Amino acid sequence: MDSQKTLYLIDGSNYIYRAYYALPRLTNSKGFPTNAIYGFINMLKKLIQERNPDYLAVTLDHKAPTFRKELFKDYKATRKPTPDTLKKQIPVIKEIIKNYNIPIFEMPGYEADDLLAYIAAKASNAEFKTYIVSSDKDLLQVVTDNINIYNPQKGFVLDKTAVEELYSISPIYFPDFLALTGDPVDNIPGVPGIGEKTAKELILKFGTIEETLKNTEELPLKTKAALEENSEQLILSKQLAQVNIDLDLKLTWQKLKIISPNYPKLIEIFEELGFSAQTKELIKNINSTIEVIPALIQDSQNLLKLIEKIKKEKMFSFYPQIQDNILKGLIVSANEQLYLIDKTIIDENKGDLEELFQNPKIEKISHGIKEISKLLEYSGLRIKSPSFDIQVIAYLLNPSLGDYSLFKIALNYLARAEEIASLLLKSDKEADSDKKSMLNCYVINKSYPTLKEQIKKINLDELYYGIEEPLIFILKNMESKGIKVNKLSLNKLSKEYNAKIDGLSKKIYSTAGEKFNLNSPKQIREILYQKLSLKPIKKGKTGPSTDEETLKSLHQEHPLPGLILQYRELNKIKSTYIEGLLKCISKEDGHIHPTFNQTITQTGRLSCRNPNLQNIPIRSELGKQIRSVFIPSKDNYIFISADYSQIELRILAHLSKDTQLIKSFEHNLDIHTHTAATIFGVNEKIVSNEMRRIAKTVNFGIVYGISPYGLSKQLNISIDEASQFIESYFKLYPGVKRYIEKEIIVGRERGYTSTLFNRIRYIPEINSTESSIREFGERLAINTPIQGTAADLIKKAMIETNREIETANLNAQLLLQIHDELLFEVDSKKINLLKKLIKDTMESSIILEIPIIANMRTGFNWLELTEKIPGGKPND
DNA sequence: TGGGACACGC
DNA sequence: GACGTACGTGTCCCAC
Repeated sequence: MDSQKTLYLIDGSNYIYRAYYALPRLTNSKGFPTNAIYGFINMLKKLIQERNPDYLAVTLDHKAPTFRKELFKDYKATRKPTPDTLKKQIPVIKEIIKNYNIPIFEMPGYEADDLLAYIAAKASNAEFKTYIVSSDKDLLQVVTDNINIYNPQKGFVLDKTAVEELYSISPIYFPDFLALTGDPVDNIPGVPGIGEKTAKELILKFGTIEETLKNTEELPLKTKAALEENSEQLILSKQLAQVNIDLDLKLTWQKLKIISPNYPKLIEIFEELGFSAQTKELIKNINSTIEVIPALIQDSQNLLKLIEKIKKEKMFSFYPQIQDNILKGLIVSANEQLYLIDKTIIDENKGDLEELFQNPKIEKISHGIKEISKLLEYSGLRIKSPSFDIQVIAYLLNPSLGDYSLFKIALNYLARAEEIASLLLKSDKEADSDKKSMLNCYVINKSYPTLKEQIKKINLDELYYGIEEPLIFILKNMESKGIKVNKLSLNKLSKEYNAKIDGLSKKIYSTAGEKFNLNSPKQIREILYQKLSLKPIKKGKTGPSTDEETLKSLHQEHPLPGLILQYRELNKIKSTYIEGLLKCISKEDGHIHPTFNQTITQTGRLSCRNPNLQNIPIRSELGKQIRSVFIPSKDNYIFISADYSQIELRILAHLSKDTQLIKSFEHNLDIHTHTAATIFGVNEKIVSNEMRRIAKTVNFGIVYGISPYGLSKQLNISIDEASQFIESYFKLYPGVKRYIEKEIIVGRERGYTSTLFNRIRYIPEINSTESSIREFGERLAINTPIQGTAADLIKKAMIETNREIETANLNAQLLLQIHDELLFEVDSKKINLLKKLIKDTMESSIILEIPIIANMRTGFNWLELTEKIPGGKPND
């Protein structure tokens, strides 16, 4: 019967154990074991793919003791207990099966085998062709004309004929067979002295053991005696080996029919587990009925009509079509309809399009506008505010997600999310990139209403429209402009460093007595601790550490650690800075064009990469020389740098309203010296460098959410001493203590912290039951408002200085932002005017209870800007 | 390919 | 008994 429906019954417990022992001890990033889960999913998928069942169910052993255990206390007694790392995974596996919409059967007192046999028997009556998916030979007993065993590992089916051929007995006698021979796996005793051969002979002759026992006279004496002496045990063994289908279970076949999974929930589980490949594969298999078909705009007349329509709507979504990094067309969406505008039409109507993209009354909606804007500018189209960048918006809504791709946004915010996500994934592989652009535009347009509503609800509009949105265009300009570097001097430095490192390496090899890889901490470890038997002062995960702190302390013992430190400094400068920067110099203009990312950090800071110009050395004399290669782009230009003085401590003063801290800043005191004087109980005039250094560490520590342990490590003092410093600090600044306590309580209640400009960051850690995680959350609750407000402030200052420069029509350009510092290059004729303009603007970007100060410096390369201001205060 | 160790900045 | 200062990026090694 071809039309016979197939039913596959998975022996779930068997699957789980196989998966667990077949795979290495995989864990996700949080350390949760995942090997059984991973293996189970793969086996399940493989089964569905290869066997294409019509109906499917999973059975599991129930954790309650079975009737077999009650019959015989040693049943399965030889089994090892289930490992903890497996136990933990079982609930997750069950959750996954449920969300695949596959029914799970388990019953107290019964094993998976019993349920399998029961369901299979019922299915037989309902005329299913049933396959029990298991590699357990105990199940061979249930094989009939309609019930087969499918071995998932070997991929073969055992039907009735196959079983008879293999074992030369009928499947129904398997319990008798096992009862006679015993089964060490389940610890079924059997009859001593009777092996496979005799058992088969007996079954062929008499059938069941009951019949056999009735006819023992016909047997050889030895066999007869063995059977009679162990008859009770034999009957017990059969009871243990035989499946028990005497149970009450209602079955609705409809529920076993294969249907599509619960995608949202399954995706959520996979994401939680870190199974991103599984998520993608799952989503890819979703069929979508959504059609994305654009109207083609092939003549100017239609384009003008569209533009009129957009002007009425006051908004439109757009996404470029790109080929070989060049604009090929534009997808536009207005009021649900998609339009495809060809490049030739764009070129013919530049003026009208430009007016549209710059119209201050029209909101331009897209995803990643900074990059798109750069691309459109190549084709002469400039975008101006207001814009609605759903990438930036999604970041503001939750800066901890880490992925703001359209795929993720679609999954998180759209109706029919899985269908759309599936289309997006499939379009990735298509050669037709046009389709991808259309889909992107479709997703952007669909996301808009939800995201717009959400930022309003969480009060993020002002932060977006006031700061992040205008910043997009400023960052775009900074990146496009880049910063000029002196390639010749970098090349010269490169040669010098090669020679230095060469010499130093030789010296190290001769000191160590052998050659080794100086970049390998592992090999350094072997040389220092094994060959030279130096005593390690601390150890990391993989063994004793070789970091700077350790090497410094080993310096007295042996010359090698010092040499390695020297090597590390030189090699860092060479590989990261000299060679790294050289690789990034543009062939077109000799500038370096870094990328400023607006959607990375959890606190609202920018990040910078390719290359990272926010971590160019400044502290060491040697490293700082790198700064000299950064120069203004024209001869008559000069750098101006402006850095906010003590910005985080000033913000702390404002947020905490601590009277003493506020007073210190109002009187423009040196905050570290002042703190030192008070906590050491001396006059400010006699504060030593050492005392100031300690006070400075304490001041910074407070901002980071300090603990006595952390401070003690930082200052290399005892925990008691550190506690005393903190205590004296809080005595001096009691408002700060109150503020910290309040922030923690508020953070705990709301589950998030926020900055002065309403930027938010969720901190689920703060409510963890694990103390170290909870304390980490508490530190975030203290640090994020401070660091985040500083980030908000300097972003605002970037916008305002830029606006002032434009209004005054001055030749000046912002090049870099380094968290509390802005670097401009300006026409040297206007230097004093600009210095004042920038300083005034930065200092008035926010009005707090304490003055905000920006320190100004000028120079013809970046190094010159690091020089101390003569007669000025310390740079920190 | 990805995590760890290390080092640079604020 | 471990772990304990926030936020990043780049380079290299090494195991998978």
